[in-house]
Amino acid sequence: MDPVQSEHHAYQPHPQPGSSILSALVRKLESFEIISEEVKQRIGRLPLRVASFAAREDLVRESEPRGEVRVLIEGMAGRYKALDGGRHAILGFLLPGDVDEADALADELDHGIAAISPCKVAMVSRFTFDQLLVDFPEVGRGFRRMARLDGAIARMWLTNMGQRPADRQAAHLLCELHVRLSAVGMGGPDGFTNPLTQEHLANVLGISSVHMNRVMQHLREEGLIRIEGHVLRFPSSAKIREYAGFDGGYLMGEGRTPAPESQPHAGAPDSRQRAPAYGSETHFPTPGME
Amino acid sequence: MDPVQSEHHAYQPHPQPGSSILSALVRKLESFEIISEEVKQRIGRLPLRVASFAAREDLVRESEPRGEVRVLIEGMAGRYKALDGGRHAILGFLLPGDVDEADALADELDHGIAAISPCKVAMVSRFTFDQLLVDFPEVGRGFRRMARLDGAIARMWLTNMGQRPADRQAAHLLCELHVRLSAVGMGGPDGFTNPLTQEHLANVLGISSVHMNRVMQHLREEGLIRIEGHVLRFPSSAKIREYAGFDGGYLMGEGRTPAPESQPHAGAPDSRQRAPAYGSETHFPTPGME
DNA sequence: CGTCGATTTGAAATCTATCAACGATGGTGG
DNA sequence: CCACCATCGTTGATAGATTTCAAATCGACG
Repeated sequence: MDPVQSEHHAYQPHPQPGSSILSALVRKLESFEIISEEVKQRIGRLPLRVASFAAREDLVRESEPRGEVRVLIEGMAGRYKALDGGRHAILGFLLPGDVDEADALADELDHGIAAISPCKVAMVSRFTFDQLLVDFPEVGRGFRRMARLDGAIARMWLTNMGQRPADRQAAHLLCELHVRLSAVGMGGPDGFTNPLTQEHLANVLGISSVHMNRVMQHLREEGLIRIEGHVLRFPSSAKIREYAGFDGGYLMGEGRTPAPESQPHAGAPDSRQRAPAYGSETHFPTPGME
Repeated sequence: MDPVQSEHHAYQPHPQPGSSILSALVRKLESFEIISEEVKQRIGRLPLRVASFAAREDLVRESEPRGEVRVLIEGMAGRYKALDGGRHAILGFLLPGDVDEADALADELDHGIAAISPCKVAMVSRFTFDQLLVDFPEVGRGFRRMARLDGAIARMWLTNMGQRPADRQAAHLLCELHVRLSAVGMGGPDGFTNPLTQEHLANVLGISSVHMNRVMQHLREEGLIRIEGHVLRFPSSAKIREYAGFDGGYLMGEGRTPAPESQPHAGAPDSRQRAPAYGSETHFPTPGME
């Protein structure tokens, strides 16, 4: 049905001329720095190639030297570290607009990145990328702030996973996903399209998937969440945030508006309007047609 | 300026001219970049003031705007985040040579820093610091690598704290501390002087202090550790590392030597010689250095 | 000596993992 | 269209890990 779903990577040389392949990246940068039209144009014209990955495929293998900078443009991916016994520990999630290593300083990652839902990735040569940073220092600042945001999220996970009951941890994680996914158009005011399996979530929290399942049931019984196919809804955003002890402040770039209780700015002014499913068609077989 | 507070801290306007107050910082930078004599001199002459903090005191309060860059020169401190109920989650440890925010981009921290053992801190004005970075790009690179190292450690904690038995987690943490403390002269080949209480350790791992205690006993019974006062020893460094699944690679700057089994280079050639205690006695102030 | 913080212990209450199964769903190929 | 397969969500039962609440012990220190 969709070109995206090819079993293996289908490299597509140059997708579209000066179009907005990297619009997700621009949007993310805009949440940190003022980005001029000139820069947008430049980014729009960056030579790049696009690769598609099926779910579970590696975007970057652990300790693989990389010749390029990779920008996720569609789908969801996860940073992971291999554990003995063939298991993986998930260290973070990448959403459209995220870069494999924001500070672009490392030649080699200390962890791998794998597609969670089918992904499209733009690959830009290191040289081209560096040139962009040289020409536009504000872009460099933006990337550094992205790196800081990653760090802030990692710290919050560390905090959240500390001594608190698993259901609060889960609630907190869901709140974070809500905010982050909403910022890229995969969520709305009262929920989001969830690409993650319970096993993914369990992995992040360091609990078993069976227990994760029970935690979800518990949250459901408490009326804190509702599940409709692949869409996860919050009957009351305020209630679950209180339950989780969630304060989205850490998800925001530093010099930006504190976002009053609802949505976190996210550059694009309000990309939500529909009722049933959020986000893109292709990726999530949203419950779609009800 | 906020006179940081009461009688405890003794401000010493300008300690010693040109001397090596910041030698710990230089040592740390040297583990990442080649640092010329010129730079060392410059750092040695940086205008700064030194503050002392008693254990438990805040070096930086959460979300307090900072006018200066702070370098830990003695003692051990912890990054923490306040939790509901007055508790704290420890997010990381700072050792001599560590900087409160290595990438120096943030005007404000998203977490606090508190002294664990009595600390001495050098405060350098933001302006002076920025000037240093402008004049010597390699120093900037060094700081960025320090920031990356912090990130790598946070990711490892996240990994380690995932689904593994608590005793392995604990062993892993102890191995990490061994390497890091050794690098600043607070440890030797088979152990280190431990400034942390079991409660600190428990906090990091997200378990109760009672359980931490039992874990320590278990490790002791297994012959993996031995406790002699404030010194924690490893009868067999290899054995506990295997038990913990510890690979110190993540603790090393990227382009440096892998340090064969014993010590992680650490710039300063050997500051240990006596048998009983590394560092020093009562409250872990490192031996008189200089 | 008395105090305070840290470590230790015991016992009961909870939480969580593990194992093993089953049902639902969606996609695939005949 | 149906049989088949794989993935995911769900459930029950049991063993094990961990927390919590006291209370006792120990050590450093004024």
